[in-house]
Amino acid sequence: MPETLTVIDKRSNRTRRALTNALISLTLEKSYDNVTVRDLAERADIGYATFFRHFSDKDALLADVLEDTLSNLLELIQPVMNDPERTSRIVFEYIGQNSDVVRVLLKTRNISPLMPRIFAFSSQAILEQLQPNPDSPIPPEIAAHHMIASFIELIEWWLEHEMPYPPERMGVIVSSLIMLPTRKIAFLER
Amino acid sequence: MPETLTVIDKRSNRTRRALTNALISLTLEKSYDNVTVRDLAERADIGYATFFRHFSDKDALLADVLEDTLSNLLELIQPVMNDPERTSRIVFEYIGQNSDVVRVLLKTRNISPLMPRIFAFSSQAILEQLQPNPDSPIPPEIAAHHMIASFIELIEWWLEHEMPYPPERMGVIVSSLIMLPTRKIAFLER
DNA sequence: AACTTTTGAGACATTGTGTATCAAAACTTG
DNA sequence: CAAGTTTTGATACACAATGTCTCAAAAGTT
Repeated sequence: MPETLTVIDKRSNRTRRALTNALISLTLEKSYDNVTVRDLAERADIGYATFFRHFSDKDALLADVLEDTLSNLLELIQPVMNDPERTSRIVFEYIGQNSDVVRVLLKTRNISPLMPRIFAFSSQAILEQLQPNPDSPIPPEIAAHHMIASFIELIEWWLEHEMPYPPERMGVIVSSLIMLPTRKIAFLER
Repeated sequence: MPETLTVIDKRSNRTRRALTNALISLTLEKSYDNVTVRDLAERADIGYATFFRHFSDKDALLADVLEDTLSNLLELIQPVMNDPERTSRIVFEYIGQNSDVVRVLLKTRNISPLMPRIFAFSSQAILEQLQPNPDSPIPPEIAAHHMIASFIELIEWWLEHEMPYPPERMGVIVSSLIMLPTRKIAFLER
């Protein structure tokens, strides 16, 4: 009795897994732009033409890899989204365990269409939960954008510096440096 | 009596100016990666081979354009660097007047090696001027990085939203949302 | 064991890069 | 303005990468 409804050929799985790993390792070794499909095929130990049987081009492979990671993370934080400090600690934990893919995500932030989606989604979540302060000099749109962008920049700093502090500490830093001050100046306390 | 020591051929100047404009307009129309040297030559109305008489490749042209802009801005803020609010207002004014180049700079932030230099330079300037608070939960390195990164993210937001607020207002926002809270939590008041 | 699907290998047209050449045009200098 | 210098456009070239196609062999499924 199979556990999945559509059983996929072992060979397909192997190829896709190998290509995922090849993309990540090659993108960390040199710039994403300089990674060619031939590089990927060689590193994944598959034929060149086989690549195109799975992905229309390099960007499609990238999108596939990143979306997969993102949706896993999203599932993880969905239940605790109303607790900012806990959320950011879980995010840092997840990133610590999947640092290579996240490095790729940040390295390709201008290429992949994922970042705008992350911003739109998170911004909406923030503006739904917090009440803007009409007397603040800071437009709520800017405040929300600032929270997300600064959070991401801190993640980038953390990865670039070989994760010198544990996830809990980073959670505290995000809270005290970004979330609390921004809430205080741009939103109403409840 | 010529005003410059090395007089440069009119034709060279014309070519370089045309290529600069071509790079900016094409990079704003599509992704930088998809701009080819052939595109640039056509848009600049020069021969294809002529491109390589001025720049070794596309990236060299980009670097030339961005470094030029950056050094102009640097000259402008150098005298007022010790006044954060005034500095950020001048930066926003300059960006407003040169928004196309800055858009290109931000669009290529992962490609061009300029961003790391901007961070290193600004970070050093901040850490020289402010006294870290040893009792703060925020490492000064992180605080300085946060100030610069958030500032840049705000510039990006401003440009992406067609500059909805004037430079003075953006100066106030940077101050109250980023600089003052970060100073308060991570550095000693003087 | 019979079948279906995926694979590797190779050929192919197309697009882009960067170099080289040479006569014509544009510029600088006296 | 005339002589000399430099830049330019056009074209050809070798090379590398993309994405498509084909076909027999290998690996997987039922």
